Amino acid sequence: MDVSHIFDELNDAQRAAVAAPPGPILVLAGAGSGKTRVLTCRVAWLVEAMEISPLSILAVTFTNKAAREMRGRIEKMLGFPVGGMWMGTFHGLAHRLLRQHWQEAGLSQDFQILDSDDQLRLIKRSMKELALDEEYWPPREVQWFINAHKEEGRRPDQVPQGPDPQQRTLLGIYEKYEGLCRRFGLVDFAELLLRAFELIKDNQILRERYQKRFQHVLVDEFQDTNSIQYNWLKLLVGQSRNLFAVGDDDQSIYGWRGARVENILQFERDFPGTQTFRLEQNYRSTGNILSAANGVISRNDGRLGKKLWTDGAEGELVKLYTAYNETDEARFVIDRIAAWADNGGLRSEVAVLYRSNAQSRVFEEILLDVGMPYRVYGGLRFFERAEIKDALAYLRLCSSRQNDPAFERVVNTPTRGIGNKTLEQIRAYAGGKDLPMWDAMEIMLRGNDLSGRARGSLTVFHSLIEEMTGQFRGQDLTARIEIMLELSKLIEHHQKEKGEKGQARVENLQELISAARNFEHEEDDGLKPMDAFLSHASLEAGEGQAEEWEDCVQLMSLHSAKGLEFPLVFLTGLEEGLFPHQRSIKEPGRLEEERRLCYVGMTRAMQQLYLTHAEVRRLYGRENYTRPSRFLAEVPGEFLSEIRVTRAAKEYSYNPPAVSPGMADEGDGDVSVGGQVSHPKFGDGVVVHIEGRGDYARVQVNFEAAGSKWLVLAYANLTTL
DNA sequence: GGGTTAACCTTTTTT
DNA sequence: AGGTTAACCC
Repeated sequence: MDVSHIFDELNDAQRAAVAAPPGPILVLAGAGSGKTRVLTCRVAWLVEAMEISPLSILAVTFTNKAAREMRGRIEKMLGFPVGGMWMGTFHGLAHRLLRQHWQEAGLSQDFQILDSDDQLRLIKRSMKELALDEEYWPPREVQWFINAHKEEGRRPDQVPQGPDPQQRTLLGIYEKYEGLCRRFGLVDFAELLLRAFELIKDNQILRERYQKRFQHVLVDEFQDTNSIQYNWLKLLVGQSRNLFAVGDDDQSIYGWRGARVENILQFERDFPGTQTFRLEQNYRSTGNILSAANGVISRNDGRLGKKLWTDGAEGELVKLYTAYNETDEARFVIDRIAAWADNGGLRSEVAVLYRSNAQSRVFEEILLDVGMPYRVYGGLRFFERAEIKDALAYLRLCSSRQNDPAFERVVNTPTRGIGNKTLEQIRAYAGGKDLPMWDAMEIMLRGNDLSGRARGSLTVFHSLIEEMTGQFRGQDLTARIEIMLELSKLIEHHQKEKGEKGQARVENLQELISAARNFEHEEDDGLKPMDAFLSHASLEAGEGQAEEWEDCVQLMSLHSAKGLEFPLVFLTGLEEGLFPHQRSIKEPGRLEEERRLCYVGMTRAMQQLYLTHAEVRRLYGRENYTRPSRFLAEVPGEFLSEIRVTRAAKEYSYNPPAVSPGMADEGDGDVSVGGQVSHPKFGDGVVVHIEGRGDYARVQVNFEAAGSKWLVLAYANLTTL
């Protein structure tokens, strides 16, 4: 078969990787070096040139979105659908495996997936049953402890026991939590991976079966795999050793959640004879952007050593803007985007990147103000919204009565007079008898321990769920959701709420119906459509916003920007404590990860890159003086050009009008927001707010030494600088 | 049992 | 600041 079309748009290094003879292959692919293209072409090459059946291929990606895109590209390249090819995220694939082999995996057939929110609740409950104080044992840290061990493949009895009594308590919670998961038929995210791993490890028949089936395994974003994921891959690959891993150690930014860059180094040790390819030619960014990014990343130690180059144009210098505060920063950025659009650019070609999602707010406010369309990525996703989770919990409970988290979620939502006291009774009974709360409730309804009122309310709830389940019979997924919304009165409940929030919730619930209508599950995993939908809702949290068709500016965190590219990029908030983040500054390892994050951000830019920082930033309601990020100093000066905006221009366009002339006691200028002033006692500072006019005007000044003060202008004796 | 106020706590993210 | 959760009162 003629496979030349696969190679048409590849360079020599890419071509070598794509057509490498099967075996262990490691592709170190720098930012913008055509990583996805190599992966896609490799699959096409396997199918066309090697005549490998798509059924024998397993491909793992980092997100569901990436999986969908890659499948689309491969099908376009091949010209036929490859439905039989296993392709997805580690969690998605593990889930599929566990559904097909629930018995061998020791799970109940109707097991449901526990998201991190529900996981936290269940951990709290475990702690309650162990009578542990949440003050002393913060549930979030316990959650972290449990997940970290699971991600390293350790069950409670496999955690190395030290003499540390704290550790012993944590292990006790881990054990208790596992027991509850088992009792309720629940599997958390880390458990999906761990179970799937153990299934393949311990079950020789299945292991050999899948090793035989998956002749070729491909992994994207290999630098972001954790220990259990890598071990699972190694098991699946078996003796064939046909593992094709693509990654970039410089773009490892998920160490904080268990990802191990070391897997890249380990790869060559685990698979002697690995063919390693380096993709260092960058097709994305201009020379200056690339040099600037290289300058920053070169400060990291222990890199595999890779130097990106381009034969494209030098392009413009990277631009640096020092804003007065975060509002000024946003104004500046949006001004430039407007200019870009005025010159014929698309707004969707522009990305505003930040370290943490909270930073999007200021940008949003001003974008709204000037009426520029935008889209924010990240934040609360569709299936994570409270009202959606409530609705799904009804479905879950109908599908599996033993699901306690679902029970707790809906038993009194909307309120029907079942309070904490009654619930405590049920919990205590359930805990004692090792029963799900549903069963406990049924027994208690037959007994005499409940108050009349509680009994009445619980009976209502009980028949509601039974009625719902009954009406579900013979109905399709969409109809079931309509029945559930009708009987539960969830929509009515939110309609009664005041404000726009209630309206938004109602709309979201209605949106759930269309989500169900659009949901197609084609997998032959033997799942009923509703259970498939519930799993889908857990595994794929859904986009935060509906697809936007308008030409929008893209706002997102640096983490979500990975894998994307934009002609114009603004990397904002480059300040010590914000980026690098406060909590990463002390540890060298974490700091290096922040630097990689910076590198990822910079290398998203194709034509122009702006770096911005603010001198004053409001954080947690406090005004803070900032210091420029160390990463700014790490950009080699020759690739940087500083943008200076005159103070007059800044005030004209961005700041509220200055206090009327003559109000400042001394000095040659007016006191205005953003202006530098000096006070005889407090020293130098910057005016942050002005309230009122004339004699009664009050100003807030951030003094470099004395902090923030409110002063009455007439008495303050300020000198403008 | 339900609604209202006071303390609290802030990464990054997918699954 | 803002949002959530926990204590508190009706």
